[in-house]
Amino acid sequence: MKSIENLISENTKQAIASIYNVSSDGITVTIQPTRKEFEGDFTIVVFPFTPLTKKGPEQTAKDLGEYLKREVAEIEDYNVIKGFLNLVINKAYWIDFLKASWSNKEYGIAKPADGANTIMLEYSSPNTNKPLHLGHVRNNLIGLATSRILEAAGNKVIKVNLVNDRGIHICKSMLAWKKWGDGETPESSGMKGDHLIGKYYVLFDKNYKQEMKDLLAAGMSEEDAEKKSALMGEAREMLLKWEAGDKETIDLWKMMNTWVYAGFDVTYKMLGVSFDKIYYESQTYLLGKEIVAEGLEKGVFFKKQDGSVWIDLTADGLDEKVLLRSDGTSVYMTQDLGTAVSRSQEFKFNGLVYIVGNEQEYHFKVLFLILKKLGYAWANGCFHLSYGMVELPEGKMKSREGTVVDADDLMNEMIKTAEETTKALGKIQNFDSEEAAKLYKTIGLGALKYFILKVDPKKKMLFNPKESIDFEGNTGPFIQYTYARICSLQNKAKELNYAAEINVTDISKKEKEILIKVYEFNKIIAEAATSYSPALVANYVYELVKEYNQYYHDYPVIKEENVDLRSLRIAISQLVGSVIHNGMWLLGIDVPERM
RNA sequence: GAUUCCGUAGCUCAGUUGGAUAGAGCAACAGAUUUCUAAUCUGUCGGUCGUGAGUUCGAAUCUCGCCGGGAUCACCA
Repeated sequence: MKSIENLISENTKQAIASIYNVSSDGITVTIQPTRKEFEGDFTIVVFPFTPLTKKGPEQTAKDLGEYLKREVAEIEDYNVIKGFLNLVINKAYWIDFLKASWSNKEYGIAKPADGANTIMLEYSSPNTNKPLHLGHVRNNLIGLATSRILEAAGNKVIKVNLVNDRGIHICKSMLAWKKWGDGETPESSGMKGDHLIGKYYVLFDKNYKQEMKDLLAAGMSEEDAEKKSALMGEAREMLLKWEAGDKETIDLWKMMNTWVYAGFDVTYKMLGVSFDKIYYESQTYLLGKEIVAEGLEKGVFFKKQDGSVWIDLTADGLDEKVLLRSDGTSVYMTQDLGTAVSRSQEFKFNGLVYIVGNEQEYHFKVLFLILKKLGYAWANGCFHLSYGMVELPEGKMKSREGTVVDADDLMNEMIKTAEETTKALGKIQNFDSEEAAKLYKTIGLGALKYFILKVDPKKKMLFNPKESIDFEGNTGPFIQYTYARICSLQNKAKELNYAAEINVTDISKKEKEILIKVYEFNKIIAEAATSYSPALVANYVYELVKEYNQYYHDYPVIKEENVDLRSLRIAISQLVGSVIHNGMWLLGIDVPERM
């Protein structure tokens, strides 16, 4: 079937050319869904045409409406309100659409064709010195959802994770464990590995702060105190040993990493995220030096007297940026350059998307600019999906100050709340304990994931731990509930041998509204893919579900005695169910068949 | 100081390339269950879209100023 928007747009252009005898080249026809309070399905805004038509907006709209009604079979009627031309689409069009779609469980989900674009998506990228918190959760959920949306829009996606497993912060945890850990392990303590490491990171910070306080009290300046700090000195020493490959240090590092990764795996599994390839900074941090050499040769970079290497970006409205320290060691930018180039050699991709917080906008701006200046064509496909911070009522989360919402704790609390709510509603008489546990997880995580994903990624968002995440209204469980009701209808239809068939020639206004909404799904996926915004999908699914719940309330389905109407409604319900299922799948949210 | 993002109902958020009388949820209040799952549905209340100008047939949306808030600008990552 041809897209209805194209049909309207093309015929409107022809109408202008034919009625007013002017060229309609280059005209864009703005088509929007007709507002509920007016009659019609789609609306054309005619104001932009009046300079061409030399007539008033109302007369123009009338002329066009008359033409479209006469010439286009799908357009049944029209009406004009001010400069707005409201078009009524033939019900047969929507009935045909339903016939073609209702039994398609994959509705909306495209499969990548040969020659589809390949997009590499980097997300998650945790540090190995502490467990994941709510900010990481947002990152991971956006990553998961974006990867699925890009795939559903017909792209191939390579999901990668760049784990920050080296540097001074890991040494802090290692040092604290060595000093005060007394051989504690995840087994001996019963703690999840990442939480155990996090405990020592906090312990380091606590002792370091005490040490600083003492030094300051002894009359030292802050700057001197930082240099004199024995703890920090030991941590730096440990980093040097690590870089030198000292066996004892490396062994300790490896052992503690094993703990952290075991912990991360549990969290990732619970969230439902996965990766095609995991990069480790311990293996990439030396990359990039040859890129710097190359840039020096090309004259893109320059060397200062002390030997440090820079790029001057003042002409681009940015500053000078260091690329190699005077002692020849790498900085963050060096390794990101190296990593990007080595990825482009390993994989052939059209796009490279970094899902990283908006605090690093400047960094990526510079990174992409340098890659372009070095002449890498693929640099034009680089994009920083810059998402906003998750804030608490008192402001930003800070790991060291303990004002973080831990990912594991939060998920477990959500699941517990789901259990309590479900039990209070008395809904699960004939569930065995395994089914019940699965349901609590589905609902609890559904509430959390939807809560996060319905917000535009670019914007910062607020999470108030004191107010639990809702299960009613514009929420994950609301959508899941609607899906479960549809499944229940389908089961009943099956038991009674009721068919879903389309033998009608008429549908109600509500049914048409639902079908138009379903029809929009593909467009929403495409928009969500180009704008990297899972929130568009989330809000779309909510709107559809809201419509469907009104329908469910007002129209009997199984109870309907007229066979044709009953079959029609079963078919519509099934189609809506598929869209809910697929839409939520795009968000990485499971839907239950019963709840 | 420079760059940049944000400001929509009491709270949390939608609002497509500028389009009709700015929408949801939560909270508050009032209703709906002899009927397919009430985690639902219906209604009431709630707005100078931070503010002042400009652009035009038309501005929450574009431009400029101002007010308020955040982020970034290190031989940190």
